[in-house]
This record gives sequence, C-alpha cells and structure tokens, in this order.
Amino acid sequence: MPKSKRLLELMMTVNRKRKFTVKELAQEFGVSTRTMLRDLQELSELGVPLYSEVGPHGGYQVLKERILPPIAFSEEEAVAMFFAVYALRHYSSLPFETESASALDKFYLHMSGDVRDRIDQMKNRVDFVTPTRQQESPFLSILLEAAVQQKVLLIEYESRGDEACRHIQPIGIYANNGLWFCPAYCFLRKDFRIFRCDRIHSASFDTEGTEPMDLRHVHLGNRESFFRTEKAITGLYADLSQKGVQMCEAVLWLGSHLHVREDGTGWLEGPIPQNDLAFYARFFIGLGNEATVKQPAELISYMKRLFAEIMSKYD
Amino acid sequence: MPKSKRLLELMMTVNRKRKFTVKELAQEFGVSTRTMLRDLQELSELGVPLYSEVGPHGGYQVLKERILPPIAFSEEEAVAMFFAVYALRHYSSLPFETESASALDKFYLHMSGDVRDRIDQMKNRVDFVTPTRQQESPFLSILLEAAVQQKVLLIEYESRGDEACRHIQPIGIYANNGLWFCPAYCFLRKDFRIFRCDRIHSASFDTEGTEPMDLRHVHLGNRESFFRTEKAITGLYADLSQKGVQMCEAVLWLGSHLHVREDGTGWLEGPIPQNDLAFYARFFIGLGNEATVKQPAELISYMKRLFAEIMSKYD
DNA sequence: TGATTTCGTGACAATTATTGTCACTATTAT
DNA sequence: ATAATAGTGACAATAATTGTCACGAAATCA
Repeated sequence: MPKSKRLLELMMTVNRKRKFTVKELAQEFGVSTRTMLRDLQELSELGVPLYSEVGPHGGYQVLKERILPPIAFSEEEAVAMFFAVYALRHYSSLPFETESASALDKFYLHMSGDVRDRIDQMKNRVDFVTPTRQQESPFLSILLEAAVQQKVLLIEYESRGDEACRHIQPIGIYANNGLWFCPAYCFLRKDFRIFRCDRIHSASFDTEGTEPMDLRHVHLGNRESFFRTEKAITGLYADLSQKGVQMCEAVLWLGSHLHVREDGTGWLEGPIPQNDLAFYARFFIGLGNEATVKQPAELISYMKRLFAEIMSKYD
Repeated sequence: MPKSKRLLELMMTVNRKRKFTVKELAQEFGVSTRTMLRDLQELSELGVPLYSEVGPHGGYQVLKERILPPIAFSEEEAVAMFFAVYALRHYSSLPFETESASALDKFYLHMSGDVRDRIDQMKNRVDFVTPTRQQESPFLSILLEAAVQQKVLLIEYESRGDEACRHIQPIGIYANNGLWFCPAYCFLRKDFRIFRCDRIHSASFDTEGTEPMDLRHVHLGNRESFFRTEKAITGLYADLSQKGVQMCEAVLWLGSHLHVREDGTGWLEGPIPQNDLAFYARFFIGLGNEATVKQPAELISYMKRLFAEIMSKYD
C-alpha cells in the first residue's frame, strides 16, 4: 500500500482504537515496526495528538482530542452546522463540560475563505433565539450522567420557597424556553415528576444504597406515557375570535385542539385533564374577550371564582 | 516535498480556490503537470468531488461539496456539536436548503465507535426543545438572501385575516418559540416592522425598482434601537406572591423587571410602553390573584374594563 | 537485581514508489 | 485552424520509503 493512503487509513485506525502498540499496528498494516514508528511520527506532525509510554503495558494512546477524518460537507451543510452550534451561545448553562465555543472556533477557522465570508454575512441575519435567563443550572452534567448510567441522585430542591432533599432517578434533561428541566422518578413521591434544574441547589450520587429503578426503556421520547396517568379528563369547548385564533396559534401546548374556520375565527375542542382546570382558567382569562368558554361548566365556574378574587383586589 | 504531505496540502488548496488549472497548481507546488494530474486523480479517489472541463476557460473545479480538512475536536466538542445540530430536527422549516440531517449523518458516521456509543446513550436523554408547529415558513431562504444582499422584496402578508402586498427590506430572520420572524423595513408603513414568516404567503424580489435603503448597519444584534421608538412610557409596579414570582420567572420578556425578596415573594417594577397596556392587562389578569398591580392607574382601569367585558359573557 | 517489554533513534543498503519527459489523443472556445 | 485544456501510456532517472540491525532508555515485574 502506498504511503499516502496508508497514512490516511492509519489516521482512522488510531481513532478507532484508543490504545495500541507499534508492533500491533505494524502487523495490521503489514509493515515493519520501524516504518510504523515513522508513520506515527508523521501523524503527530500532522496534528494527531499521540502520546506514548514505554515499558510493559505501555504503548501509544490518542489523547482525548480526536482527529475527525476529512469529511465532505456541502457548503449548505457546513453553514447549517455552524448556526446550530452558534445558537448554543444563548444558553447560560450546558450539560457539556467544555464550551461549545471552542468547537465553533475550530470549525470556523478550518473552513475555506468563501464559506467563512458567507457565514460572516449571515451571522447577524439569522438566529435561533432562546430567551437568556439569569438562572444558572450548574448540575446538568451530573443529572445527565445519572440518566445515562441509571443512577440515583440525592438533590436539594427548592419548591415554593421551601427546600427539601429528595432521591431522584433522572430519565433525561431538556431545555425549553431557556430553562432546563429534568423529568425523573422521585422516590419521595413514588412517581415521575419534572424538576426545574435551576431550582436544584445541590446534587450528588446517592450513597445510602437506594436501589435504582430499571428505567432504561423510559426516555425523553416516550416519557409522556409514563407521566400522563391523569385520572379525570373533561371535555373542553371554547369559541375564538380572529384575534383569539392568532393568539392560540402562538401557543404550543394546544396545537391539536385548535380549529380554524374560513373567516379566521375558530374554536378549541378536546379533552383536558381535570387537574389542570386552574391552569386553563388563567389561560382563558388571559385571552380576555377573544375567547368564550362553553364547556366544561367546572371551568366556567372556576373562572368566575377567580374573577371574584381578583376583582376584590382592585376595589 | 514528500507526496503524502503534498496531498494533504493539495486538499486544502483546492478547497480554497474554487477553480484552477492543472498547470497553475503544478507550478504552485513545484511539480510537473503529469504529477499534478496523478495527484488530482488520487484526491478524486479519496473522495474529493472534482470536476473537469477541457478547452480554453476549462479547468478543474471542486463541486459544491467541500472537504473539511481533518479537525481535532475533543470528544466533548463533538458531542456538543452533534446535539446542537440534532436540535434542528425540531424545526419544520429552515433557511438552509439542504437538510441538516445529512450533515448530521456524515458527522455521526465519521466518529469513532465509542463517541458514537456515547451519543447513542445520550440521544434520548438530552434535548433542546423547540415547540413543533404546524405552520410552515417556505420563504425563509429568500428572506435571508434579501437581508444579506440588501434587496427589496414584494410579499403577500396576512394580517388579521386580510391579505395585502407590501414592499419590505428584511434585516434578518430569527426563530423564537418555534415560529420564524422577520424584522424588516416596511415601505408601506415607512418604518420597521416584524413579520411572522408563516403569514407570508408569497415573496419575490422587487421588480418595480424600489430603491433599497442602506441597512447594512442594522442587524439582529442592534435592531432594537431602531425599533423602540416608543413615545409614551409609563411606570409599572406590581406585587407578586411566591407563586407569582415563580410564574414570572418562567416568562422571558420581563427578566430585568423582576425583583425577589428573601421569602420568595417579589415585585415587578420598571418602565413599560403605553402602547402595550392592553398586553400587560391580559398578562396580569392571567396571573390571577398571584399579582396585584399598583401602578399605573391606566393599567388598573384597563384591567377593570376588560373584566367587565369578560364577565358579561358568562352571566 | 535482572529479564522483559516497550518506545525511540541512527545508519545504510535494497527496494519501490514517484517523478518528469515525451509522444500522443480528445474536446472545446475563439 | 489554432490554442488551451484535460487525459493516457511508456519508460528511465530519481528520490522516497522501507527493512534490518544495532543500540539506548525507561518502566514493570518476578
């Protein structure tokens, strides 16, 4: 095999194996150890971060930095990748230890001039906004680790001003609207709960030997089905004006409930959990006179009660 | 220069130049044209998408696919990049023509086994949620292009059920909460306006010769200062219960107005534009009895009027 | 301690790959 | 037609690559 190709293959091979000896690779590539040594030195010069130790159980290692073999990206793809990573700058906390900024710099630096120009031109013209929050979430890494490794955590959690310790087993973390959430099994409540990560004031692996649940099959994609054990369901129906429709369109969690007529007006229809009546009451009051709730009666009476309470404040 | 190094340099050079002739490169690298031909063929075999045309003004070209030279990413960086791009899957529309999915696949495929394992483990455990909408925004590309190239567009825009043509000059596009928005100069209103991209029903470059404004200095980062020419400002003060504080924390646009006391209660204080009273009224009504507005009087009376209207519906 | 394993380096001849040259073909724009 | 360009094949000259051997240095282990 000609040297030029061997070097490229070698690059991929050393990335695959984390650890190896010169002899081992020499045999694999069918060259002498001397040649392999020379090749490895060349790779080193080309920037592959190799590290070696002598002695038995010694050998070569690729340091944590990995060389990504040359990948063919189309210009569009490269630009899309750039902006995807660029969007992460809005997050004050991330579950990845290193700053994604460093990845971005490398990526940017390695791209050819005109792609870079293109990006510069677009940099202030496209954005994926995420509201920036003051709240920091310092325990994202450990929460994620616990989710991946199925471990139990002991956390201090602030809820309504109180602080309490809880044993939880995270099933993942997700960012929504600039805040991080952690759905987890709560050993205190013996059920699944969602925790807001910025309210977690400490987190450490459980040392009291709480037996982890087998939650490998529960993940962010299917957690809904484990959560939504809502018992009581009730039917909602509400009329919407044109403006009401527009306001509802901008609201995420009622996507499928919204129906629009030709003239722009519409209605909301669908089942809602009884427990959330308070939430829906507030929502519809917020819509003001752009919405008229027809059903369920409980919701209407709840809204009236709420009215009375609020009104009393302003008299 | 040894061949192996020459090939790597060549790879980067052909990426820099879009177009070149064999002779040109041969001179640059100090080899014969024959050798350069052989090298180019090798590059081709290695996956660089080269294309050639004979004849005067012919020559070699690299097709739109670009080879990314080997980059050293740390494992953390690669993982962060993966999830950044992975998050784009939530968007039903993107301003980039190709699917970012293809970039993701390539990236994933080229990573070594254990990084891939790590990603697989994390895939269902981390997410950057963006509400998925039904609304498609098919004109993102042209809006972006117009913003970058300072061009005027003619759009059909739906506003409150009506549809109207407008000449606009976009200054950028951004996604927020799953919806795309386009701040732009509106030649109809002779001022800056924000357009919701899914309400744009057609868009094409202006052919009537509308003279573009010089908006090179206006971009997503500083547009606020051009927009916020709100005239009337008024002072807001509202008390919040513990729960009220928590609800406000989850709301983005009043970040700096929120103050929290030791005991978890708090207050909102700060200037708000007179025009937005209607909006704030709805918001505070939505907070129910967790908030008590003290100032301004106009807001309180607005809220009362709104109450009356709503109440009349349910009696 | 001494045997063993491993990386690391230098020298040199044998072997191979690489290169340049030349002669030629094919295509295309002017 | 002419000139510019890619593309191919053959072959000798050249230069890079390779293997071998000899040796050093560091670490582990019995």
